Amino acid sequence: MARPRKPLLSRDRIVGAAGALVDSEGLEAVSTRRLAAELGVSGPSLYNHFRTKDEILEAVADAVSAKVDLSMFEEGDPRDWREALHDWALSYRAALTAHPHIVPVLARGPGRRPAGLKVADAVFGAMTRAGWPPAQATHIGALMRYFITGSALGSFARGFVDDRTAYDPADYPHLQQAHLLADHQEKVDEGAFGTGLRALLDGLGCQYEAGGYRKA
Amino acid sequence: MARPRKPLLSRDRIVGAAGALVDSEGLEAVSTRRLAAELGVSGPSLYNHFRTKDEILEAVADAVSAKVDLSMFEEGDPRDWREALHDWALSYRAALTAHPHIVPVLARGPGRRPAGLKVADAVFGAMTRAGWPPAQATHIGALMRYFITGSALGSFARGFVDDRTAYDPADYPHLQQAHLLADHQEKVDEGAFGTGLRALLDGLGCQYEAGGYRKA
DNA sequence: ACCTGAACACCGTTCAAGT
DNA sequence: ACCTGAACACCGTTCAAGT
Repeated sequence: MARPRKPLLSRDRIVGAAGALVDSEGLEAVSTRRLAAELGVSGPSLYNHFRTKDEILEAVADAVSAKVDLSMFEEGDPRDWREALHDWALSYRAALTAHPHIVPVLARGPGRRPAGLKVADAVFGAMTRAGWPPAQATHIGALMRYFITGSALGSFARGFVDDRTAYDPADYPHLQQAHLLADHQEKVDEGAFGTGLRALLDGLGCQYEAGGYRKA
Repeated sequence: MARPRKPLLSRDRIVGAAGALVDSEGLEAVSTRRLAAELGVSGPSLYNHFRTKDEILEAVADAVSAKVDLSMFEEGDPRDWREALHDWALSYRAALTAHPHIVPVLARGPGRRPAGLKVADAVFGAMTRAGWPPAQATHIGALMRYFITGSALGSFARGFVDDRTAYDPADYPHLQQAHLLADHQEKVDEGAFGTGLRALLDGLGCQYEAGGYRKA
């Protein structure tokens, strides 16, 4: 075939196919050969559009970050910082749980991914505008990311095996219901996320008032 | 060589070498061939002691979990649940940051790893004894894990590239100091962890009191 | 510029063969 | 029981060759 008159591939087509493959079969299913086959092309062709396989996965991750709602952090938005953080966290978590297999890539940090940086920028900007000192605003961006990516990465409930015999009462006296966790996984993880988010925001509220911070 | 009179390998030796390799060169450096070479043995030999490479990594992860201090959750310990949770979180985080490369494996959940299950058991037992209803105790175990593994996995500061030109002021007006984050990485991550942990515990304290819970 | 097949240096795992 | 080498079916990436 050699070079076609119209390019067979584009960065967007590659990212789209890679994302679909990640979603349907997981990160380990993505090999350059497999992905190329999915696109009707031979393996090395991908290297005309991306320098490495990792760059492709970074682009898939960034596409997920781009879906996070940031409107609550805009200058004119009426929500106060607590409410904005709350709504953003829900949107962020929803984006991640819709594409759980790419979360390990996202959890590495924003790196050079534009949408990842946009998120960090929006949070930091909104927190400083709300009166938080820069160091505290940085901490808030970090700790919210810890909590959100941590919750999306290690679904707590899915982390327990669905097998009664794994939990010997002599060894784990308090885990005798653990094998049931996998069943109502979603409810447990959502409940824990909600409880944690509320605690986090309540606690930050205390620190905000104790510090005497207020809107500039 | 064939079968030696004294076994060349043992599960412990394999786990030790794998852990050392993970710590020094990262997860991707661990291949069965490379690990076997490190042990002076041929690749397939490992399969006499572990069923898969993943089982070896699970064992490495469990060795790290085993280092987490759980004494604060023992029945006789004088610490109240808030203080116990606090001290445990610090010990957990210290164990993870000492072996950052294995965290992605740990973050998948306890699975069948004995030390991982011991941790979950201890937290759940202590929270129910403190008066939390079972569902809430489960949530607390989950959300603490989200926060702790999230913080160890995606070092926030290391997540930003150390390159001024990556942060165009037009795109990211609030990230003009971001390239400095990598420098005082440890301080930022520790600060954010401390801020988040305090907020989490303060917030949980509010919920505890609002719920009217108390020690059985 | 953009695709191809061949090639390089790897993988995890299985298995028959050795003692 | 516990090690070996050979083999299978894969990897990511490079590169010369084609148009």
